[in-house]
Amino acid sequence: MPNKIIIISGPTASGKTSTSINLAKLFDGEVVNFDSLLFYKEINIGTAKPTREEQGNIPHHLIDTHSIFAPINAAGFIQEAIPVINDCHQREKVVFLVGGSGFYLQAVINGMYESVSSSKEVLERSDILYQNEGIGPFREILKNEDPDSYTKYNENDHYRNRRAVEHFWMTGERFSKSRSEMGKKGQESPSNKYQWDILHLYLDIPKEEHFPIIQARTEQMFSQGILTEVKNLLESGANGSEKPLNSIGYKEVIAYLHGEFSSLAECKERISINTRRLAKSQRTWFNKQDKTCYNSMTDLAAIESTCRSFLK
RNA sequence: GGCGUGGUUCCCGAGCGGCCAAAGGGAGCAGACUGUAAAUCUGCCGGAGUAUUCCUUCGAAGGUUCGAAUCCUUCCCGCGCCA
Repeated sequence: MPNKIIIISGPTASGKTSTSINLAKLFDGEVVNFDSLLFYKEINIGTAKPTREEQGNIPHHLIDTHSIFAPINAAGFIQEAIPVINDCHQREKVVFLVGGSGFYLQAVINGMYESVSSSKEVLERSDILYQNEGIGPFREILKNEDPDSYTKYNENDHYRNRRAVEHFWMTGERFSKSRSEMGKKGQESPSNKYQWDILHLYLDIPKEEHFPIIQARTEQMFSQGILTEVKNLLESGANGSEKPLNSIGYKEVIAYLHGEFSSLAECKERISINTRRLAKSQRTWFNKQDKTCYNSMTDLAAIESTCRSFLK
């Protein structure tokens, strides 16, 4: 059997987890996560991470593999995901790549530009410059050294402007050069390199039906004790600035504990709103991807038969 | 009952004679995205039109004025204090 990968993507709370577990059981598969927050072992309730029982006896990879105190990024994800995927294939398992972080999915499948993570020194230099003088000097550097990036990025997009400058500091090359050379220079995408045969199933639910599901999930987070989870985290060394805690559910609960909401209801409302917005931006991302779309509530049989013919 | 204060576009809220379809924020809609991506950023946001433009709107009804969300009168409603 060639290296089969079934991607299960879709917005948050669209039924990816349960669908993938069912399919993995049916087709002797293993799940590889590409959700940017399920990597972290300390955060469970707010990420709707499947419990051990829910995972059944399906091996789940790249879940609970990292600490919020040492977060990873898309590049780190690729490094870890590829060997895991290859290993599954070696054992003749179907890989179910499951998640909602389109950027991470794109990274494993297509690879990333030639670049490096910023070193501690460069990050420090960048931070100091930014704190003292704002984004101005970064824009100036790009204007002179990397005009393509300068025009491509909005001046308010501090993150991307700084990143392009940091890349330049790290490599002495224009970031836009990496972008335009993507795919050249013998740089091969993982999917080609490892000859993956990919089926992309995109799960979604009509918006009007999705909103109540999101709201119910928010309520569920609280009944499952996200307040306690966050309090415990804050008591055991987290200060709230950790990258994974700046995510939906956690940032609002932290704000609530700091008295920044006038009521718990308001905090919950904020979480639901932010989750809806997340779902929207996930939809926008996946819009342009090649995929087959299904409604996870109603199309189970079709999903199954699509998988079956793909795996034949 | 008296005095005071306020009613602004989906919500909060600025405006207090022309430069007002009305600041700002929220929500909503659309989009971008390559080592933070559940992050970060962009555009639209009364209606019609590609657009100069036109139409409807600032509690209600009248009035003053070349011109009113802004001034006056009455009425309706909210809030505060006194009785």
